[in-house]
Parts: sequence; C-alpha cells; structure tokens
Amino acid sequence: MKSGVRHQLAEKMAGEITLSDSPGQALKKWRQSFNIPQGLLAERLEVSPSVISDYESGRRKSPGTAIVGKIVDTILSIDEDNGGQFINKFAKILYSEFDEDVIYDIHEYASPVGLSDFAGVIDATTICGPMDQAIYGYTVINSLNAILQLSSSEFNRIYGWSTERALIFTEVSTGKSPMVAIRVTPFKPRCVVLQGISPEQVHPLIPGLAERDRISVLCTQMDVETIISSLRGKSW
Amino acid sequence: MKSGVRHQLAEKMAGEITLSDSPGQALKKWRQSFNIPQGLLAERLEVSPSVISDYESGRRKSPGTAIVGKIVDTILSIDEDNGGQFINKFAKILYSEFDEDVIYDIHEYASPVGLSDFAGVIDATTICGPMDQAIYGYTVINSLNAILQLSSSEFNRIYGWSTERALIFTEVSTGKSPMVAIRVTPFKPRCVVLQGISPEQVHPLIPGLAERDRISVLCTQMDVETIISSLRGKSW
DNA sequence: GGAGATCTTCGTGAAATGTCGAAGTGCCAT
DNA sequence: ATGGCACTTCGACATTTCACGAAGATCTCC
Repeated sequence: MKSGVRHQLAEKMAGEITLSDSPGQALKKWRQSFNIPQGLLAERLEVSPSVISDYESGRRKSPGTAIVGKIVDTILSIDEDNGGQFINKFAKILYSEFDEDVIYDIHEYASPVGLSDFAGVIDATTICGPMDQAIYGYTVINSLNAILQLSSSEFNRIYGWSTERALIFTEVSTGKSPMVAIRVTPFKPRCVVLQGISPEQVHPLIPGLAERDRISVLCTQMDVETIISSLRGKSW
Repeated sequence: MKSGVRHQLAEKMAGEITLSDSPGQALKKWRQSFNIPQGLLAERLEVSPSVISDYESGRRKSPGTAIVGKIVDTILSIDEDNGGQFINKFAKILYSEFDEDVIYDIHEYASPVGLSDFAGVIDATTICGPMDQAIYGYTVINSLNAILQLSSSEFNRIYGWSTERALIFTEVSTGKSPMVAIRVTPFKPRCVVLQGISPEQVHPLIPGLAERDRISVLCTQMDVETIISSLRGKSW
C-alpha cells in the first residue's frame, strides 16, 4: 500500500507544520530530514530559492494551506524520484506489519462522497439499503485475516477516522461472516461491500442483518488491485 | 496519556485540512463531526460567525497556518469543556491499547531542542556522551513492558518520527537491559534517559555500550508523571 | 406561517502573503 | 584566495487573506 503511506506521511508533515509556532522552522526540519537542498526544492516548485528561504526564516508567519501543501507534496515527489528512501524509512513507522496483512488500504475523504458515485467507481451492485447517503472514507479489508488475526478491540481500527465509511471485505464466500462480525461490534459502517462474489451468491440472511444496523450492502467482482487503484486515483 | 491524544488528533486534523483541495470543506467536516455550531466556534474564537462561514464556503482558498491552528485548537477545547466525548472517541483510533502499557508518552518537536536544555527540564545527570546535541522528540517507555511485550519489529515504534530523540526508560534497575536492546536493534536514539536510579546505580557496562552507538546517557530520579507533565508543558 | 437559530453572501479596508531579483554571508575545496 | 554552492536578507508590488457587519437564505419547531 505505497500510496497510503505517502498520503499519511504528507498529512503528518502538513499537520505538524500547520500547528507549529513557527511553520518556517517545521518546514525546514522536514526538508532537511529528506536531505533536499533549498535550491532543488525551489526549482521543482518553479519559484526562486529566496522564496524557500523567506518561508523557512519565518518572514511569512502564517503561510497558506496551498503552499504548505505544495511544498510537502514536492518534498515527497523528489524523494520518490530518488527511489523513495526516506518515504520508506517513515513507512515503517506508519504501518505496523500487522496492518499489511489485514488492511489493504484505508482512506479518509476531507469532504463527503456520494454512495452511488462510490459504487460506480468500483462497479458495485446494490444488494440492499439506501444509496442516497454519503461516506467519509473507506477501508479495504482481507476478510480471512481480519477474522483470524484481529482481537475485538483491534477490530475497531478498520474504521479509521470515521464510521461514516464503506468497508470493503475482499474474497468473501457468501458475506455472512463479515456481517456477523459487524453485528456484534459496537461501531457500524454506512456501507459494506462484498468483493469477489455475484449478487446471487450473497447469503440470504444478509439483508436482514444489514437492516438492523441500517447498513447498505453492495457487491462487486472487480479485483482487489483494481478497486484500490480506482479509488486512489479518483478525485471527487 | 490524554494530552498526547489531543496533540495527535490536532495534527491529523490540521494535516487533512492543509492538504485538502478545499480546506474550507475539510474545516467544516471536522467542526460538524464534533457537533459544534458555527456560532459557538465563532464566539470562542472571538470572531463574527460570518468569518467561519467565509472559510467553510471557500471564500478564503488558502487560509494561513495560524487560523487553521487556532480553529483546530478551539474545536478541541470546546469538546474538552464538554467532557471530551469526541476526543475520546477518536482516541480509540490513535492509540491501540497495547501502546498504553508500553509507551507512556511520545512527542515530536517541530524544531530542534538542545539536549542540555532537555536534561535540565527533567533534572537529569549526565552519565556519558556529549551534551551539545539536538533532539527532535522523545518517548517515555515502560522498560519492563517494552521488553516483555514488544516484538523486535514493534520495538521500532518507540522511535516515533525521528531517531534524533531521547528515549526515557522508566523504573530501570541498572539500565543494562534497555541499552542491550538498543545495541541489537538497527535504529539508534541520540540519547537514553534512565529513570528511577541514581548515577551510582547505573551499570558499569553502560558507557561502553553507549559509546559504540554514539549515544548520550542520562539518569534522573524525577517521577514519571512529573517528567511527562514537565516535558508536555514546556514550549521551547 | 412566523419566530428563532443556523448558516451564506458580499462589499470593504487594513494587513499579510506570495513572489521576484539583486546583493550579501558563510563554508568548503581546490 | 578565488571560486562555487547553499543559504539569507531585503525592497518592491500585486494579490490575498482576514475580519466586520448588514442583509439574505434555510430549516425547524411550535
């Protein structure tokens, strides 16, 4: 899940810079910890090197979100072009290895995404529940490993930052176990996507289970890699 | 470690807002997910309600880090005054319970902090190594639980975002085990603080172990809660 | 259907950002 | 000590932010 790491790292950097008493110093810290000279950063941003220096020295006390975002993105891009050595170093911190087996991808939207748009992107068919809802994120979960490896408290991690999300369970056989797991768990997602089966294969108990927790259920046969890259690539 | 959660949550919020294509929408999402009306937020920020609306509606395309920080902080403060229900909800996501037993506190500085200043705050004595260094963060670790509970790969999590940090091991007897653990591990901190013992009690092998990895070693008898609150309270 | 609370839109002026380029500092290597 | 590289400082000016308050739009709950 490389792209996931990049995004989380970007968020961490941006957050730290934004909250810092001196955003300039924080900016500098990150540039330096990626071993990037001001000049190169300036070149990639297509601005003059003095601009970078002005920010880092604190002449602009409160830089706008736009440049902070651009600078963070550029720092990461430069590292990616060099093979991503620093991103990979930071990646170890972000994802504990346990996550990689269980959570294939996890993402939060900054603004609501319509459920029917979402369904369209992953080519999903509605099994039950309303489609005029909005979600704030999604999680792609390896169904088997989630049930084998997660303790009940760890199970909550699949919800990321909002329960207003879609949980995509991969390679399900009938979809019954994921729905049961959700039934017995305190948090409820807005939507569950069963990946790898056709509408006819969906277990007949599912609409009943889903209705109790007001969850919309979809299914898709798009393969997991395609789902992840389609969702990642989309800007809503 | 309540304060730790607040900080991490603030960082997450600020990062998401800063990186968003429309910071206004992201701001709105967070305000709403804390169930705070614009009017109340405006009042606490001592600005007129239209200011909030202007931000959220996107009239300001790239708000500065200063206001973003202020808004995030105010949202969190309002929730704290209401008993912190939403902060606690998000806290579940930030800290897996496993962390709480092992990592008492973990913090990153946006700009370098001198090691001797740091030592002063926690009333630490130098055992060996140079003090004219700088660190970018610290981690307070329960020594016993760390060694009992952490697998070798999980051990890396104590480094947070930078290895240029101080690792504070609590309630050590001689300090040997923590130093051995660091010796056999790929990442090296700048500094190790042994909490709970006097300089005379420090195991004689320690200077030798520390020198190999160029680590400065300190010790302090300040109690853990005091250390955490002193470090948290300090703005450098 | 109207009172009230919540939110949006907009004109405005002071202040700050965003960018440039020229000139200056400091530190290695040759 | 003469470059060269990395970085800093600064004046200038166009563009935005920031904050206000008045007026309009929505929604909800009698």
